[in-house]
Amino acid sequence: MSQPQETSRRPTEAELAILTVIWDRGSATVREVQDTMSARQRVGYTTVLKLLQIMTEKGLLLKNAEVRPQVFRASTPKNSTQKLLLSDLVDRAFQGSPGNLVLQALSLQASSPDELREIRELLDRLEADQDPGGSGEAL
Amino acid sequence: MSQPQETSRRPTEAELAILTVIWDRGSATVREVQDTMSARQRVGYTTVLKLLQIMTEKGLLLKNAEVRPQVFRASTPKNSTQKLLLSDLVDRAFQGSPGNLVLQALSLQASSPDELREIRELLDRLEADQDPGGSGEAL
DNA sequence: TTGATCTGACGAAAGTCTTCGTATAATCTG
DNA sequence: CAGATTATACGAAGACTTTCGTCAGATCAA
Repeated sequence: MSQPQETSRRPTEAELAILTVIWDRGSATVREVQDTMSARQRVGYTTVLKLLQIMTEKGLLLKNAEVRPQVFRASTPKNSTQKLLLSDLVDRAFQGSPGNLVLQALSLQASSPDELREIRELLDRLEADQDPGGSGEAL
Repeated sequence: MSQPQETSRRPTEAELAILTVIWDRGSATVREVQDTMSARQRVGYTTVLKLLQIMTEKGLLLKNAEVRPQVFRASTPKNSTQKLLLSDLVDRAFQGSPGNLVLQALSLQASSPDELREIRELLDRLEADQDPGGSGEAL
């Protein structure tokens, strides 16, 4: 009677590949997505089209059919989807502990100095928020 | 002629659920895995058995059939598999930038103070390695 | 306008993943 | 040992994902 999860459905492998293309361009036609993807993998036009249609049905994409050819864009900001994927992975493979995941990710390979600085700044903000004076409380 | 990827195959959803159980216990019988998983999801005994058999075939698990009932354990340390999953996700959804992923993960939800401190220490080490005052470095 | 080309919708095949029924073997209990 | 219980193997159904062929409609160019 209702979809498994109308909201917050994790995109599949192929769907994610398409999302990254669309995130890069902001929006894209079938042809544009297919051209971009063809640089990496062999993939047919109708395959891409079908995927775009399914993703639109699922609510992952929005379609503008006023223009020809029609253009697709993501219904959800990149950040949100990335966070969805991360919290999913945290739950499924990191015992629900994001810190655990972060530690592994940091030792994956060198991040750029800029990124490291950014991470450190975020860390400062988090600690300030979390321990604003010394007394402890929980959520 | 050869499997798609004899090594470094990302475990599927169900396989990962089983791995987390086995990681927790070190090793486990079919019954033990099934009991543990049943607390979360309804899952049949033969379903778990089949999964364990497939995972053993794939090389994800090792089976000791000397003892009865036979016991399974992971063929690969938890860390390695977690890193595999992470670098996979980095490639597929974070433009190959782990720093990007880390930033999102940190803002996911509060990590514990202990974890934050640990992350900061790792950060210190990484920056020291990466920019060791201007002169060259080696591994 | 009309033939060539591009676009869009759709169904279904092929592949993968998950689940479980059924049959057989091993182990336990009395 | 015999019956009951537990463990193992295996095949196959069902669900989901990915891919593409085919047809019809739209657009373009001469």
